[in-house]
Amino acid sequence: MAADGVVERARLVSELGRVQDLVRQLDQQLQAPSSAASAELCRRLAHQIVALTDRSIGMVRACPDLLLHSPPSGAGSPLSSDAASDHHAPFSRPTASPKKRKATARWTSQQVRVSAGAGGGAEGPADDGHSWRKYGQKDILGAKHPRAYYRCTHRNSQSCPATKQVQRTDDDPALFDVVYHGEHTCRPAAAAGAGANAKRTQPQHNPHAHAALQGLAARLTVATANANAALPPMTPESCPVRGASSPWSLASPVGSDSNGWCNQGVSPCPLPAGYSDWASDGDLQEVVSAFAHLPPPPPALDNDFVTLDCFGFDHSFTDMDAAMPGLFYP
DNA sequence: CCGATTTGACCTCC
DNA sequence: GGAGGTCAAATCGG
Repeated sequence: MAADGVVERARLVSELGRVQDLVRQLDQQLQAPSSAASAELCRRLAHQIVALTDRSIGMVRACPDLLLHSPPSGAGSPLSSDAASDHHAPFSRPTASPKKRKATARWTSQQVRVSAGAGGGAEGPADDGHSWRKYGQKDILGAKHPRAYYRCTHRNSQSCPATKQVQRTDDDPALFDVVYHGEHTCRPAAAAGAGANAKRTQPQHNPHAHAALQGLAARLTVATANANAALPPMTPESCPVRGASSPWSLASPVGSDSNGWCNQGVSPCPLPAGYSDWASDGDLQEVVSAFAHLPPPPPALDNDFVTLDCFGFDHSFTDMDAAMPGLFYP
């Protein structure tokens, strides 16, 4: 599936972003008054730059399609099969032309690709922690499957503006492209309480995993529909989580400050260009719920390792901050 | 009975 | 006019 290529491309961009930041660091050091310490730092920076560029080159050599605009061997879904019309969309709308209303929508919208629910997923993607009410369904031109329209159950009672669109992908019926519009203003407690009749379940298969994943999700990045992101959203399908020895090896940073560095979380990482910030909670919970059944992380893994490893960061780099204090904490 | 779903019609935008 | 998005009446189900 193209997800591997998608992930690889995201990693490549991430690598290049780090190279760029290292070069900036190096440039700053070169402009500063020279000293033995700064010379050593410059040498280390140069070494890291070389190592990172080598690895980036290796990634491109291993997968030349990474340099193509569109993902290699398109996913074939309505959101990807037409992606040639929008090379910047990780998975674009099925329309060749930009969508009308939502293109001018004042709401934020975010796209995620989620796997089907644990029950086989014939009816829809995994529960995202919110209760939704279906209000429409529409056959979409060029798509095999209709698009379903949902709004928050508490739209009337709490004037919650959140809506979402769910469409099964063409290539993999177990995958759904979910587009969220607006943010939930309904209170979670009310949502849980009033949801006695609502079709929703709280993803608590593994409380530890879920809690940890909430934190993970807060740092994951997703391509927003209005961000012209060149990178795909990190999703359960596109992430190598299922093939990895540990699902915790794939955090992607977010919560960046204006410099593109994490200002929260356990380990600062440069934010890959093209990613933008998450909205809070509910927008991520499709991804979170998809992960929630996974086992808790090995206790031996420390969080710095986890976050760095998500970018395929060399483990030997974990001592970088000690070697170069200030490098990751400008 | 109440809330959710279905589905055809209508609205809006290009 | 065509396509996506929304409305609302009819229907279903607990």
